[in-house]
Amino acid sequence: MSGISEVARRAGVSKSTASRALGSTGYVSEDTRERVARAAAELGYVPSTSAVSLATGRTKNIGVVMPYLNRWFFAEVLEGIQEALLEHGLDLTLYDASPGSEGRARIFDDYLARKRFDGLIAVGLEPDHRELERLVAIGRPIVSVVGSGETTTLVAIDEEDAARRATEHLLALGHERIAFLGGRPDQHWAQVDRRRLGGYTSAMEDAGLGAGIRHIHSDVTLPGGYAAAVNVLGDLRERPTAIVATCDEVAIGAIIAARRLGVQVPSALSVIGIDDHEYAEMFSLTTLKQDPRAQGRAAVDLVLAHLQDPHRPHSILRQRATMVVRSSTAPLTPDRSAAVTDARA
Amino acid sequence: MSGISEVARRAGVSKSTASRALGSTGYVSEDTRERVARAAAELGYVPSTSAVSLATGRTKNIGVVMPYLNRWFFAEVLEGIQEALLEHGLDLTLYDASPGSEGRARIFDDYLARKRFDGLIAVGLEPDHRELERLVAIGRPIVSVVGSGETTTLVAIDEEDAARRATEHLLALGHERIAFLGGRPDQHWAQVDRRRLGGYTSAMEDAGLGAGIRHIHSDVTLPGGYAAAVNVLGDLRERPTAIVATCDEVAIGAIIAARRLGVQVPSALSVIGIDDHEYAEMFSLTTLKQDPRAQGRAAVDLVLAHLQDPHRPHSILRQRATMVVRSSTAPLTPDRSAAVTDARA
DNA sequence: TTGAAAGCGTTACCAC
DNA sequence: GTGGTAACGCTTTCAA
Repeated sequence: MSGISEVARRAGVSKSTASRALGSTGYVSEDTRERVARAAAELGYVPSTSAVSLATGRTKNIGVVMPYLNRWFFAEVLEGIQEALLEHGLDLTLYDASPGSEGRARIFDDYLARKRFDGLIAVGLEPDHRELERLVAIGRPIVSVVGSGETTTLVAIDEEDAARRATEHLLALGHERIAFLGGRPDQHWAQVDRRRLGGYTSAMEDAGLGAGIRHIHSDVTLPGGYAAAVNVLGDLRERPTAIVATCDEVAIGAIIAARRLGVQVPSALSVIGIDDHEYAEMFSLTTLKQDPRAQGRAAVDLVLAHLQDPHRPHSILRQRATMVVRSSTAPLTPDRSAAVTDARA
Repeated sequence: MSGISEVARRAGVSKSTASRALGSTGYVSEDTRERVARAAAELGYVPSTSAVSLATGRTKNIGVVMPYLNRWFFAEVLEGIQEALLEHGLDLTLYDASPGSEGRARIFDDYLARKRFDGLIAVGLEPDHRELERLVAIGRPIVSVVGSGETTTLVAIDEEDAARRATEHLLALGHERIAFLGGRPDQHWAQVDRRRLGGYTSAMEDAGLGAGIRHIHSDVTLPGGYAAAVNVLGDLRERPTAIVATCDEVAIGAIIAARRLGVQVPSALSVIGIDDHEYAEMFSLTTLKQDPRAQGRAAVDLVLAHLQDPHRPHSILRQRATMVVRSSTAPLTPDRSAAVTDARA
């Protein structure tokens, strides 16, 4: 006696007519449509989502799985997704699958299997083999943001390219002792950081500096970059003249470390990052900018496209990072390189 | 022919028995329970959430509304909530209601009204009158994290008390020229920051320093704190000897600004924050620690309690921040205060 | 253009 | 203990 039937009664029509009038499908005379709409408004009618889902098979909800919430990139992507979903009238169910956490297994085994969503967006998930299987088994459209796009539709930047260009920027400024900062070859070493390291590596090799390749391990966080940089910058002999950081958080950590140690940026040390983090400007950080918010929005468009056309083939939307030159990078001055050389002698 | 009836058939029982066997309620012989369970497992049966919701009126889902995702406090609370919900087998639907955004109105008017959740957690929402009305109209348990607890159950720290103690810490160290940094008296000035300012103010007044009260406006972000501090610290005459920041992000911004300007922390400037942000340690920041993750978990417990006992009265769970002394605060040295005095003369 | 009725997949009441 | 059946609130044929 509640819900749509009440609306129907008030409008003097049948349930089915009311449903048609309220929905966008089916013929209804303009007159009845209006009457039903008015009745619905007067009653403050809100359809029961579970009833709708049950009847239509659509949940009007998109699931989002991500391993972190408290990192800039992820939060930005999430906001982009949220914004876009809001415009489409869709809800967002969030699954926080920290790598290696106990909850992560439950998410893949139980939560996602419930299919409480029409489609799924996986942000920087980097699922292992088993997890990927589960994901696919759900049988709903999946779009990944960041990662490899063999199995799902993907939106990301070209990580290799970004790191390569960052490195080339420093090379062009005359630097040779360039180190890559961030990531650590262990089980949690993210593919993103591996790819970026790869971009750096090949740029170095192409410049004939293969012997000077140096990967400084660090957690991929601001304090992680700080700690690693403090360590490295303290030793004058080993100090690079420039650093390519795997992301802006790490880069900023390095800048803060340099300042603390009295190492001038950029005159004694150039630092470049990838992201264009919200703090980048404040630290005058030169960086390769990506737009995670836009990536989130794009991901939404893609799931919706897959929803509309189930046979749509997987696609890869790879954006190119754009260079933003601020003043954390500068040409290598002869005397400085000399100074370093002297110190080594 | 799919779903539970298939399980039932395979187990050789009726739908209703299968349902009972799978659920926790109702009598079923141990034998049948096992058979049904096995059948379900073999079939990989996963109940349809919409059907369950429709039949039971429970969504097994909790809604979370917050104005920001990309700030430390909010992300932490969200992770805490997520963790706790995961343990209870509940899903989380996220609503990002940025203050003043266009989407925010839609969230209150359309999205929340759908009642896609059994209960709601509002984090730092600070709803206006109209919004609060909507919230209450939903007719579902609501728990607020941060804010005032007149209308809903609340979990928060005592903001006034935290700021007061922060201020008293500086007073005890001999400081008198103490400024409060953060927040701005405009429409977006959060109540939290207002309360903290209040705590600072009363501490100052109680110390007989009412005339020295000074609120430096700033965005409540790290760059905001930085920008405001650069401004203030540049002027030696006006420079305070100590700063109470409305939160750690702002405090850290101030510390970075001080370093840039060559103002030694803590010898020339003491800074204290509120939060115990993940960067606090790296900046040796003295602060009043709160545990947003635990607040998130507590909020979940409270919604669940309300769900179980609809007549449970509103409650206020106000935790006390605990002081973490690091080395961003130090006693005011006589010569420094003299120096400042000289400069003013 | 409208209405009756059959689902959608569960749960829950009520007999047996 | 177990099985039929109504009910949850909506959409969607199919006739009229």
